Amino acid sequence: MTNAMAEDRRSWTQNPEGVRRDILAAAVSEFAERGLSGAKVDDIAARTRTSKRMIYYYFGDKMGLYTQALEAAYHKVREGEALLDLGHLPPLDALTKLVAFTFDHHRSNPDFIRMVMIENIHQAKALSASEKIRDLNIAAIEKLREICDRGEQEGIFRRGLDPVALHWQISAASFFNVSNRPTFAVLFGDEMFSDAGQAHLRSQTVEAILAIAKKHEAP
Amino acid sequence: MTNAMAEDRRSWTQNPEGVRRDILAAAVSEFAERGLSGAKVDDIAARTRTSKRMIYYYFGDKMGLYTQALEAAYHKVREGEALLDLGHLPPLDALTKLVAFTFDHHRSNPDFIRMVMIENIHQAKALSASEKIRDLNIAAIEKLREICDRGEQEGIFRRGLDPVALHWQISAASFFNVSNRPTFAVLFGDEMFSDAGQAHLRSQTVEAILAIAKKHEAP
DNA sequence: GCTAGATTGTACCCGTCAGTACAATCCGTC
DNA sequence: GACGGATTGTACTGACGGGTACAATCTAGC
Repeated sequence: MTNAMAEDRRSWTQNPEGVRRDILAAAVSEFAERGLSGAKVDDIAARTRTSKRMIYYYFGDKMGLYTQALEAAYHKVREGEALLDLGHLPPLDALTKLVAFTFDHHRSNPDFIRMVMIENIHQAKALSASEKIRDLNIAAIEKLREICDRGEQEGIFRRGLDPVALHWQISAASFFNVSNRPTFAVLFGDEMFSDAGQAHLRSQTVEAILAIAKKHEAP
Repeated sequence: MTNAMAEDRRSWTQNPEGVRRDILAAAVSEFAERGLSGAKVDDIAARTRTSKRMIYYYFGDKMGLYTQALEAAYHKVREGEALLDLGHLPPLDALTKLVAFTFDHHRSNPDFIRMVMIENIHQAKALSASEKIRDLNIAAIEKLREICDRGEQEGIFRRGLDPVALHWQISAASFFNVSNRPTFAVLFGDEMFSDAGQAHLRSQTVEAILAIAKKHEAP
């Protein structure tokens, strides 16, 4: 709504930034849905208010479009994550909230997940070329490191926790939950993906992560 | 070695089963490497001791080849898993061993992982069509269920453990570790994928799973 | 109101790639 | 040693799809 208004501020016939965004949005959907070689430039164009000609004008070639679509997808989710403020919570609550949030956030951004899957199929070639994205992710780790540090100082987290390894564990569950839903549902039924099933998996994941972070109870 | 001998049992020039296996192996590599539309039938043929003509003769079309390649990949890994005998171990040891094994097994079968990734990109369409594969997976769950039951009876596992949810958690870590290695390494460095890093992640995963399974210590 | 540069539409080119026609060859069996 | 079905090689086709040529139109600034 507000976006549409902002996009129309210039003229009706020429609006470069609006066109770029329009194309990028279409590209993310199409690439996420069909993969790099599965996506057709003509199909992306068809999802657009403009034409194939414009895609080549603004993005050079298919690879250029793909790279920018990937950046756009990353940018969107990391932006959403940045809104989460955990600094004021005690470490245990902060970690709990972070895990639950990540689980839900991934779940509500399937296009992003699929872009990352595709990027992994292609050995992260496009990602390597974009240092923009790396910065966004360093920030995510720093947030986690800060929680770990506070937890250690308060004596409730074990010493020497590795925030990267912890992030790996959180991502694994949250990512797999979306990325492998199709095959998992076919093989084991879709109960796990009902509301109740998801709630269970989320709390199970929170529990697993907390167990890694917490200091062992004395035997 | 033994395979090559068996394959040559018929004649040198005609050997249908050998040709089929040869094609399937090439197809798994190529599909795993490049995805469904990324893989080219001509390239698969080039990896083969025979010709493109034979692919169409034995498999009908590209989709038929893909489906059978997927089945072959599943068959190979589940076969490897079936060798693991846990019935004689106490539940805690059995679960520990199962998790560690799964972690390593996935890691040493990257082609399988990539086939599953690709299948997920395509909404598991080929997988749904093959009931062969479903059976293989039910067996995996049954093995886990048996461990859970014994653990509950002995009073060391919590009651009402869901083997499917547990399997989900084990798979998530083991799968993600391989599937997302490229992007994860680009974003966070590849220390996690060194021998030391992998050992750490494996034991961290074992710990997380055990924490889910074990009965809570009385407060 | 004209010029320069930025944007856009139409129509096309040309390589790639799934799939095939057709004929040849093999091999077990009689 | 000839028949018939199973297997294989060669050479092609036809559509699809990434990318472009060329000209038209827009917009800002003078």
